Amino acid sequence: MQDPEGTQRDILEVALAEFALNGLSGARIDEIAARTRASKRMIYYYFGGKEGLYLRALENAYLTVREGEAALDVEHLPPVEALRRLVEFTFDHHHRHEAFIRMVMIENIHHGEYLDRSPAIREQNASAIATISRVYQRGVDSGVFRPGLEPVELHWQISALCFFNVSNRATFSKIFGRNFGAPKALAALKRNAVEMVERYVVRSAALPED
Amino acid sequence: MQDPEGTQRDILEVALAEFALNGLSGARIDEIAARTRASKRMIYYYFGGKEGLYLRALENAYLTVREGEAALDVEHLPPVEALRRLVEFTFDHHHRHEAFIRMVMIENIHHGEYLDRSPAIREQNASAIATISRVYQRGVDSGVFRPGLEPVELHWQISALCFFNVSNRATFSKIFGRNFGAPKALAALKRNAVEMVERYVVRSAALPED
DNA sequence: GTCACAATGTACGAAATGGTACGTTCAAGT
DNA sequence: ACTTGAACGTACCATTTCGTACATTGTGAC
Repeated sequence: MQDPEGTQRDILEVALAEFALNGLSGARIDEIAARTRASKRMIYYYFGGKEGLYLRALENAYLTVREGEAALDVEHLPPVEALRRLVEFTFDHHHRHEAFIRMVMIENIHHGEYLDRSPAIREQNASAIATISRVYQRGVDSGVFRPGLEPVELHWQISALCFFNVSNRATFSKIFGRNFGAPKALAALKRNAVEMVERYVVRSAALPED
Repeated sequence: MQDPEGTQRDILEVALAEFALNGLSGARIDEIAARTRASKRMIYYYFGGKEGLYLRALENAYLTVREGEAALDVEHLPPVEALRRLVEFTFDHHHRHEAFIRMVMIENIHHGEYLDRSPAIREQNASAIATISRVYQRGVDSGVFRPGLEPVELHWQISALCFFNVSNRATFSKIFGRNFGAPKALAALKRNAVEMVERYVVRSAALPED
């Protein structure tokens, strides 16, 4: 029985895992083909070649993750709560999508040249900024957030704190002889990230005493 | 004229550049050999093979960067100033050593398995923590820093803010259509990082109004 | 039913690439 | 000067790995 869409999905899934694990040059087409229900022939049939497959896997990873992010709704929460929720969610979300994180790492190793070739990816990224912008604006309006901060830069900081966590866990853990992936350590890092962002954004006058 | 040490240094330098650019599997031994004053034969003579060379290049990158860090002296500064200086330095240092950052990224892609094989690297990393520990302790003692924070976790946060900056510049810039590597953007991100750490560590009562 | 075309399987080719065999030169010790 | 072992050059090999040629099967339109 033939099933074009199913075959493509199957290939893409396997490809994502393989590329995320080994990188573009480290991944093996034959290996991907072997793990697939389909054959190597099909990879070339549908995706043209290794780079085409990588690009599609990358696009797919971005799409999936962005979709997940869109599910978050913080509009109904008061600003401080909303911000906290946003950071917590980002932290957990990154943690849940390790393959995506690794794809982004790999893509950065390649200086983002494949991202360049994909208009699809660049389009749907304004929404992340839009969310944080609204939360921030509400906080400033209500007087709990200090004014003058750039939403994009805020997004950057949050991303940094959450991304690093997944991306550099291996080396960090080995160097300091401590497993930063353990549930307890993870919880601490999450708390820290939330607190850090909060203290950065909330007016010092509105901060809790310590 | 023969020059064993020189040859090895030469090879290592080229290898670092090549590995940092293309990753372990992406790097080409022939390419490295071609860029070297030596020949491919020498690579195998001195380093055993591709993995051996990668490991040595990684070790070397860590060594160089840690040496540079050791040059920083913040003991004579008051705590808040010292902390600021530490973050600023880390930020700049990471920025100056992009090849090192990329090696760490690559090593994380490999789950730190080569770092594992190198006792040399793990040894000299306690010093970074020692420095920040002393600064933090002084700050707590003098009453400007809030107590109860973990130096290792603090180091983690600082690293995250500074590392991400170099590691994810490419994708971030392309997605938001803005060059985060430009001097102005860089200065802003640095200021943000410093401020973020400061507000995280300094007691809220001692924070400037905003 | 059969025609046209999409979907798939198999086997193979060609180049890239890590690694080595073999031979040569240089420098230091005696 | 001669010996010995380290330092180095050249050419080559074996394998891996991306990619393709060729053949075949399924399927919807008429």
